[in-house]
Amino acid sequence: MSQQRHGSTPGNAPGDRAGSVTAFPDLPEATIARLPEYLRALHNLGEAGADTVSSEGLSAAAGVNSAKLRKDLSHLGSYGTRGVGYDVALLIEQIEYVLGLDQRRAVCLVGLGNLGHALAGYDGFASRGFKIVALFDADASKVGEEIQGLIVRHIEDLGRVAVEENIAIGVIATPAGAAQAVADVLVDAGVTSILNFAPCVLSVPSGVDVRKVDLAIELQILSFHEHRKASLTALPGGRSAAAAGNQEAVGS
Amino acid sequence: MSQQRHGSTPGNAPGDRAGSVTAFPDLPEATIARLPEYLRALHNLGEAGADTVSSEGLSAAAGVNSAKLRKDLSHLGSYGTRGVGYDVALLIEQIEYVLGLDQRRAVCLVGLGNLGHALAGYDGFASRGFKIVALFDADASKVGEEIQGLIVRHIEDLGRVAVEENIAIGVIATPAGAAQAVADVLVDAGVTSILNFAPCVLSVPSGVDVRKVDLAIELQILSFHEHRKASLTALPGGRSAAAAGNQEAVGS
DNA sequence: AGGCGCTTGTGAAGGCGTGCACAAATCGCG
DNA sequence: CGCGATTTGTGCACGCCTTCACAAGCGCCT
Ligand SMILES: NC(=O)c1ccc[n+]([C@@H]2O[C@H](COP(=O)([O-])OP(=O)(O)OC[C@H]3O[C@@H](n4cnc5c(N)ncnc54)[C@H](O)[C@@H]3O)[C@@H](O)[C@H]2O)c1
Ligand SMILES: NC(=O)c1ccc[n+]([C@@H]2O[C@H](COP(=O)([O-])OP(=O)(O)OC[C@H]3O[C@@H](n4cnc5c(N)ncnc54)[C@H](O)[C@@H]3O)[C@@H](O)[C@H]2O)c1
Repeated sequence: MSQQRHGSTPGNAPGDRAGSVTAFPDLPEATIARLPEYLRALHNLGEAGADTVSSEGLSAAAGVNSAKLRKDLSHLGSYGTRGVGYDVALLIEQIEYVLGLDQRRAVCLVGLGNLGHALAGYDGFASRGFKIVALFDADASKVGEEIQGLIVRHIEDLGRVAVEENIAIGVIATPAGAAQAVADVLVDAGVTSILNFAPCVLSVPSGVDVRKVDLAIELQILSFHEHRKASLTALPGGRSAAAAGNQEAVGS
Repeated sequence: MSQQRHGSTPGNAPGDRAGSVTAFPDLPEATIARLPEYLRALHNLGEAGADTVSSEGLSAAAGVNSAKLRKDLSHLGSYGTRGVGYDVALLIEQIEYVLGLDQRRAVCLVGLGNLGHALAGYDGFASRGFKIVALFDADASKVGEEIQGLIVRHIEDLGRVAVEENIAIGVIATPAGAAQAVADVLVDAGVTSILNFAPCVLSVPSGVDVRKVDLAIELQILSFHEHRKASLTALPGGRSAAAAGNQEAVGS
């Protein structure tokens, strides 16, 4: 995704000191994508009463290899105790800090159709470090509607509201044809992270991150494997099963 | 334990590709994940009136590197013409065949709450090779409800209906606590591909593919980059931007 | 026919990520 | 106080993926 010169690392001790804007250890992208999964598993374990957990236990709960887990965690410093494991509460705190979840981030949602309504009503946002602070749509008949305590505003107000509410993340749930225009509006308003549900490629200036969730793509990938599995069963003397029926994360 | 139905249409290759289509080129997983994106871009180009497209043009439309695109296509025995490019219609046909989209796959949806309703009403399924043929829920007050022309059935009927309708793919949109139980039911019914929207790890036998879509994880990854960007701007003499703000697919 | 420009397909190199295997570190107990 | 059991942190090797760079192929124009 991005990259900037690695030449000389600006002496950032991964030490600790959460206090302020210390530079970041540059974590591998693959590791970052797994941290949220570890976090979720840790919350489950914590609620179940566990004080500490071994890499073996946590990796099982998160569905990954234990060596991978240890290496991931080692990237953000040593917070484990050999012979014992990891302190659940401390590790939660650390991962939340690295992910920037210690401050609740303001999110806005654009496009309140079918999917937008579901997202607006999703409580998984609030419980995982985010708060939907504004809803926008271009359809006059939708503007003014109240959803989950928020009033749908016209997209023309996005620029002003984004600044007022300090919105950092925008979620696009409009048809594909409108998505690029919406992205442009978001970028102009200073939003630097976008989650896009519309099936299209967005073009944004550098410095803005875009992640895309495309349901049809997920299904088509599954369809490929169905196709492949079907053709294997038709083969003579085929091995009965593909060895690796593994959990596959969408991320990678 | 599972398996095989799939009666109709033995191995009919589309178009003319002569020869045994039975054996599959084993495509790199990364390539498979990109094929749907190429397919979408190709459909757009086709509707825009293009007959052929160069790797440069298609890769731009799909948001990837052109060399990567060419290598991906070469893996499936590409049909480009040097000096000209790729025939749009032919390439669509080829990719759809590889992904197994030439046969419309039957999908069932379990859990008709907030998200389930949105998914049931999504027309992106039908237009991309899938058909929702059944809806299931455990809540008696939901059973019997009609959504988009389908009646919500009780999950106890899943086993029977799955066989009747030849369902290959199941979508889970229940709370996390119920997801594993639902997955077990799906597997017992012979479903070999699962798309899971619940934030939890599913355990399934080998031979069954699971893909997971977790909205909160996507947001948390964005949050990390926000955090990192914020700490960079605080650095002395910081360059204004990271160079390549690229599109990131969730799959990844 | 021949030359020229354009585009594909691919060899090769480098980077990244994964997983093994083990040394180092810590705890509990005798 | 020392020893064994346990678990972390990591060096290393391997394989996958990406990217560059270029020869080979194709069509068009002269
Ligand atoms: N419904 C689903 O389950 C689902 C699943 C996956 C992906 N998607 C994708 O999500 C997007 C939304 O799907 P949907 O089913 O909710 O569609 P929808 O048509 O129900 O809703 C789209 C909403 O966007 C609004 N809109 C249109 N142009 C706008 C603009 N320029 N600015 C602001 N708002 C605008 C419309 O007024 C409408 O309210 C689509 O791109 C779709 O492909 C939907
Ligand atoms: N709403 C969203 O936008 C959203 C976004 C991302 C992820 N999710 C996840 O998707 C899942 C569903 O979310 P939701 O908001 O629709 O929840 P919801 O509570 O509105 O709906 C859940 C539905 O599942 C049904 N259900 C419960 N147990 C069942 C069982 N054993 N068998 C069959 N059906 C059962 C319930 O009756 C209910 O209809 C959750 O795991 C949630 O975390 C939701």
